[in-house]
Amino acid sequence: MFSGTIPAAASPADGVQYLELRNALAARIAAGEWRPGDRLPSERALQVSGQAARGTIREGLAQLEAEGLIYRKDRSGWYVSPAPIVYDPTRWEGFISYVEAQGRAPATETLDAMAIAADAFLAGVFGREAGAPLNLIRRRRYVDDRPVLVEYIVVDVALAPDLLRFSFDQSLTGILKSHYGLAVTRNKVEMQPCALTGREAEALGIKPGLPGLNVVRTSYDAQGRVVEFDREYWRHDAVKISVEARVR
Amino acid sequence: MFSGTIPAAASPADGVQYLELRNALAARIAAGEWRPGDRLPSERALQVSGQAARGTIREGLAQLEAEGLIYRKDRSGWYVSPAPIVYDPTRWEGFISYVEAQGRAPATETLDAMAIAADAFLAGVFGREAGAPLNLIRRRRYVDDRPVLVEYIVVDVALAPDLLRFSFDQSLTGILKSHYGLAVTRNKVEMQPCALTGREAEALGIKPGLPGLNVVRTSYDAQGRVVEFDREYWRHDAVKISVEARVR
DNA sequence: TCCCCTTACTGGTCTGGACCAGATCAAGAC
DNA sequence: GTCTTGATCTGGTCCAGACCAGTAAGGGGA
Repeated sequence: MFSGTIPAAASPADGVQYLELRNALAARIAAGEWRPGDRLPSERALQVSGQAARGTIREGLAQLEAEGLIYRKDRSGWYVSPAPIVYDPTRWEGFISYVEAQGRAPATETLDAMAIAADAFLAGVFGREAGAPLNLIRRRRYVDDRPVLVEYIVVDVALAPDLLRFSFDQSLTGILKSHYGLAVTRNKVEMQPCALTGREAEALGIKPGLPGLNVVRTSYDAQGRVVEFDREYWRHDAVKISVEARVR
Repeated sequence: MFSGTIPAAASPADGVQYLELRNALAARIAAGEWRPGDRLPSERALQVSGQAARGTIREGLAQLEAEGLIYRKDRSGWYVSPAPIVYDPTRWEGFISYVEAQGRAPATETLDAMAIAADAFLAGVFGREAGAPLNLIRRRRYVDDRPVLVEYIVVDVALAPDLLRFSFDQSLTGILKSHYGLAVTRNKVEMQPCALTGREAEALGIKPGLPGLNVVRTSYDAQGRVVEFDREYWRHDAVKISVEARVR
């Protein structure tokens, strides 16, 4: 009646067609009929083999997508999701070493890097006046050639002058540490399921409205200064949160 | 071009009807036309005012649901979601004090409490042999009369003999501390978006397959013993994760 | 006043079509 | 060999219906 294993038990289906399709496909994926990255049969092919209307087929597929078992590539097909990256926000040593330690291939691409002026919100975050000069970097990060997140990083120009001369396709944490002597000693992280829309959906190449995970991290150094303010939008099926910490 | 505010910008809609409906409803919710807990107009009423097929209306509503702005009560209607509870897994003092501190009304209901034998997985968690006696407690927890999570708690009988004589409609942490001298000093927490199905969906009174958040927590005392193993299934729109911790 | 039963209403599921835009790939042109 | 072109396949969106099961509210009876 209670299993300790991580994935929840499949639903009973109760004669609901789309849940039966969901269970059938989930079973075939679990049996290894398709491997991570493989494409499922097309919706119309599933229609023929399953004897259901296409809308019903799509309901079942959307179900599996919400569970993170499969994902879609626009107008290309449905694919089996790779295993998620395990993410410990209290242990952040940087995306690259993190992903590599899990035997996956990370990559980073800088989309934008520019100077901005602090709005009211960012002024509050950095403890500066509105209009203070900041740097904004927008990056896209990949695991095994699949884009998994876009992030907006804001850094205080006063702590890292002339930051924009660097390339950000590598570790930003490394740049801040080696060139500016900025070391993170404390993180504040907030996470919330969200929908990926607009620019984020576009940057990840997904249909607007798909679920995602919004991670907002504020990093402080030993003097309590804000070293980095970072907002990340993850594909919801690409990440699993794991936290280990002492109780306070 | 970059706002620090927490919710992501709405999608541009691009002439897509269901996204336009989503934006229109989101704007009316943001404007306060409906308050948290209020019921939206019925799908058929929206159909008349919006001149679209019911399937299109439902697509737009499902969109808002995925974003956590609204939720559904089976065959009753669509309702505006209340603000989520902020949850810090490293700071867990117990659900009740936690929710009250945020000005909300918590409640707990025990669904089951029974003796079980450890399977292979649980034996590994507790560092005992398979078949070792454990206690399993299943509870449902509410915020402002709305069920927000179901949880399965496993406690080692060796650490807390005769635990089942207590009522669990109050703080379990308190019982373990005051009657057995068990204090949690370290937590390990894993979180992953999931779909709520079967028993979990039933216990929360929601449609099977809706998104949720699966939280698995292992609590240790100062001697490194497993005090509590806890698996929670949250409504995805009822919780927001916030972690604050030193970097290690 | 209270309870029960009827009834209208609500979302849940499903059908079987339609047209579109982008992805894909093979055949042909250079 | 490389590039272009076109046909085909894919999912994305939308329509207009249908029937079902559970909710909720109102009316009638005790």
